Amino acid sequence: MINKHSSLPLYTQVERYLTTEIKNGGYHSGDLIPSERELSEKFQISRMTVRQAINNLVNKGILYRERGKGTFVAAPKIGYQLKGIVSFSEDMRRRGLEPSTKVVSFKTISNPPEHILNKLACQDEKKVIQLERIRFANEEPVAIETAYLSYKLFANLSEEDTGGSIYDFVRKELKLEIHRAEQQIEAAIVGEKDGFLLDISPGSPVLIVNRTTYLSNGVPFETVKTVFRADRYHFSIEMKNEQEDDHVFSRD
Amino acid sequence: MINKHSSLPLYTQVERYLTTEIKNGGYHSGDLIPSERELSEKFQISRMTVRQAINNLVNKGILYRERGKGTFVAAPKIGYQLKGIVSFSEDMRRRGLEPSTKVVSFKTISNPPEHILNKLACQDEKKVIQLERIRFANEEPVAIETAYLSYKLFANLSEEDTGGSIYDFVRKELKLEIHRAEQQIEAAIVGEKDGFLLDISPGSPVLIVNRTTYLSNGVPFETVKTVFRADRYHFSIEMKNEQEDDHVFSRD
DNA sequence: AAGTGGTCTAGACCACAAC
DNA sequence: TTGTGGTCTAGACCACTTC
Repeated sequence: MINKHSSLPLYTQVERYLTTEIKNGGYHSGDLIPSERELSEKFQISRMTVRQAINNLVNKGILYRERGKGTFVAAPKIGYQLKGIVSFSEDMRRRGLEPSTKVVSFKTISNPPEHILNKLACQDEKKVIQLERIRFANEEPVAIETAYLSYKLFANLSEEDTGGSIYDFVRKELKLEIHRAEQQIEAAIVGEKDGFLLDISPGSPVLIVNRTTYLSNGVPFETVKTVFRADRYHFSIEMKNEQEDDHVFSRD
Repeated sequence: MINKHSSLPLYTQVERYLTTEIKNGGYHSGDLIPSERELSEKFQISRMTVRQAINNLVNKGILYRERGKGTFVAAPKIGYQLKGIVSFSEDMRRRGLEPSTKVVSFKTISNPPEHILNKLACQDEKKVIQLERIRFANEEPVAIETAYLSYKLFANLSEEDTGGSIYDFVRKELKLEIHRAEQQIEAAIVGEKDGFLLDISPGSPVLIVNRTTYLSNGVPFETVKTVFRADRYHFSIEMKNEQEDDHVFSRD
């Protein structure tokens, strides 16, 4: 079950062993799993390696520890969970819908509004790419999206690329890693133009998501405003309780 | 700068050393920080301990690594960031507003709707506590909140406790740890009753947040529906790119 | 070739929980 | 007292990047 000559790290193999046991019913919610020392002896690997595996599963919310007692299986998560940052297309597919896209406009803008430059941290260049798209699910319009992309990074983005996922372009063409996104979500009444494009009547509610997305070096590469039909879209997220820095002091 | 006899773990001290250096301008965005081996020698601690400190800062988005190159300072985060799960009161205070609360009703319900029991995972008991509150910021109504609490856990919750934060009760009275929350966010037009309580006109948009919150053992303790005035509230979150399990296979 | 982060070992002592 | 997770050590070899 653990292969020391695999290219897969040992701790990843231990993670898979544990998650498989949980899935297949070997361990249930609230169960105590074998101690770190037991597992390290069972697999003939060091305790630190077992800890690395367990740490990862604790961070994922699959296990939890109690000091002095042991490590336990957490209750399974319920419902649809949005893991990480996904593109519109992937989001729709996970909901069982078929996504499609219509590009409304695609152009380079030389003097965009200050707040766009601020969000993209490119005040030096004063040049961004603007991309407007209508997003469909099962042929029905669901959202109007206006994206501003850093010109530095996307100078080679072609019109053909705009029909698909910008995130795929970042990962596959630019070979960069997407790390985090800051989002602001608000509710509003649809404007006249958006209402027409979304095929909803005046006075209908919409969900507006403003997202700025960052690479792992902390550089923002896109800031996007998306207007969703409220009757066709809700936003699902999972939040973790990242605790603040603790206020402990030295006693020496 | 590092105290081996402190009660504070060494890796926490290294974390603080690095974040302080970054804050005070010792290192800037994109800068290469000293290598793990350099730091371990400088502080006369082992490399694994330095790694634990750096891992934590990488997870927080403060540093990032590049294999073969080194560890770098990430660009600072912009804007208001909601760290972790906060109560309404704390959320408002962070926005510079003074929160207050009016309890509309507080009662035990014996046969609540099935979906409430499912979310609280207490089908066995068929008994929950219902708490309806109006939430104010600077004396103005901002949200209508309907919370369902697990009876098992909150049997001792008194009417006086309901004016404040349920999360404080969980942490201080129950001495339990809040771990994660699943949330669904949607937009809608305000209903008649809520519109009256929120003092907004018919047809106004509202942001509806449905939240279920879990302890670290995976047990849900509350499920809450909150209706916010769209003109007074937007929801801010940060998402991280938790990557899926990689599809690597053994070559042996 | 030299330096970096990624993985791993075989121990150690500590604080805490349960008995 | 025994067993648990929490912290820490002093090494090791690997894959990768840069020169």
